[in-house]
Amino acid sequence: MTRPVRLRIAPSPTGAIHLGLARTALFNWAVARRCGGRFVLRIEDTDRERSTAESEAAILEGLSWLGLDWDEGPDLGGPHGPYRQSERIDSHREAAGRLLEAGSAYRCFCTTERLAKLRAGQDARKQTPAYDRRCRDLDPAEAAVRAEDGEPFALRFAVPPGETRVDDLVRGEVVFQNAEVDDWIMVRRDGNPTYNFVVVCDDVAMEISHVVRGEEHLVNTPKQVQLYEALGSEPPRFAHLPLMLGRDKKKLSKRSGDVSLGDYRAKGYPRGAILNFLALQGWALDGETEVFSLERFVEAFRLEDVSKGGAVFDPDKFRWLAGEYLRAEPVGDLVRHCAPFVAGAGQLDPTSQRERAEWLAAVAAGEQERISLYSELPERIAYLFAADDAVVWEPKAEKNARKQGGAVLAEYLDWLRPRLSKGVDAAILRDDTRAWIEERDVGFAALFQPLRCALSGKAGGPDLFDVMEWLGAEACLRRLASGVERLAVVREGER
RNA sequence: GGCCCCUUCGUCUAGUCUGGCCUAGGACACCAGGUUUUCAUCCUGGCGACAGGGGUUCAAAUCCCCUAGGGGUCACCA
Repeated sequence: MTRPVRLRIAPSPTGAIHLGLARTALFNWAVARRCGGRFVLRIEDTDRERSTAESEAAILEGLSWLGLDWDEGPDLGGPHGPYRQSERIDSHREAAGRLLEAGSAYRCFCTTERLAKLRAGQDARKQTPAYDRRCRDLDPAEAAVRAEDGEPFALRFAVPPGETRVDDLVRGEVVFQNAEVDDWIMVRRDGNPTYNFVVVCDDVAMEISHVVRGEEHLVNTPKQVQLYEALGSEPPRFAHLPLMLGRDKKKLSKRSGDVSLGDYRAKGYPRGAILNFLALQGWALDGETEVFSLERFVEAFRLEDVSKGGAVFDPDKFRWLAGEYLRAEPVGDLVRHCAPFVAGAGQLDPTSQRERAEWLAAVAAGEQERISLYSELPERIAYLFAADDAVVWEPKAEKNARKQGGAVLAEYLDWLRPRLSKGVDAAILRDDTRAWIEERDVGFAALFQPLRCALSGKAGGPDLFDVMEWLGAEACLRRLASGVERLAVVREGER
């Protein structure tokens, strides 16, 4: 029996978007899009203490930014609303009542103290902690009376005997002995339902056909499958994704470094690179192609092809991929993406960026192959904005320059001065300088290393004549003059 | 500890279902060359893995069993 393909992402609004959540969202979204199904966003805010509206807003914003658009959600509405779990409490109560009626659930009057004691005893005997089912055999009528009288109770699921099979799209069939499953709590004594209960209620109500989530949920699955059966609903297809791991091979967490989507956005990782990298965590296109578009991913993605083993997060590869995307961008896009960082560094405010758009585009294009993240541009081009006497000479650049000495640079400056009276034309200057070097037979390095150091303080960078054009004649001459001076002075340590 | 999952280069992975084309492929990182005015990009090459042990078979990374290791999970959190 086939039913409409419907997938969902169900984040709890208790913090920033974790990379794991982003990948889960991506995989769910991809299946929905590939199959022409629907992608649903549901906010799992049953933990009233930790859930915040800001976090919810941030999650919607983050997913939109990634381009993982949903068809139904708290902001859009839809035929299966509401899409905020806290607003579905009535339907949860109704389901709980039905289960109680049917005998699939029972009232548990055990006090927290008794449970704690029970647990302590089990711990002492090195047994697996589990509820001893004391209230399971209470007469329902009697239990109803006690409840009526105001005695507090929680609602537990009565786990049936036998075994539960989970047919997982990634892992194949996994069998659990029901005897190993605890009579878990569905509704707390304060009346609030728990995760394992509501997630199933809502997935049933929203007609979710595929549940794709992290492997940490695999052990919850038998409970949920049993609940589907008690509710008289067909369970969805499950797919448990391999965990994303930190260097320590443990579940990726804040301890492992930057794990939130926002961290990487803030560092200027291109959107496409983030999606591409996430797709590579547990999946490969053809084993050869590493860089591919979202469209290509959707076209090729199949849950059956997801690998089973955990994936250790590799920041180096992520950064490399970011560079691939950044370098492939048209300059216009590059400038647009770098703009906030350029403004943030106090180099050019938005107005100036508009006024000097052409100049900025040339500069950005000049550095494109040297940066991997948008945030790296400002540092690379800081020398263009620095006061002439505030250009910092990097150690390596100065070392190179000093090795060549300042004599050639001094001669070049004299030759150059009259030629810059009408400004800098990179193309002409480049040819003329080459001729000058050949004529004098001094070698490229003898001029270029001191020259680059004097102009930018850097050991590497874009074409020097482009740099001169960006800097302008005045600044060039001033920097060369002070460079000659500085190179003439032998430093203490070098004597 | 119980239960469950997993195990191919340091890392991400292809190959495993449907044994032979695998003297195990690609990528990141690393190393060495080349191109370049420099740095970077780019190009070429190198390093480097089937966790171990038993079977089955003419043939096993691929099938079966055992062992070891890693991870997840054991809440009136989600």
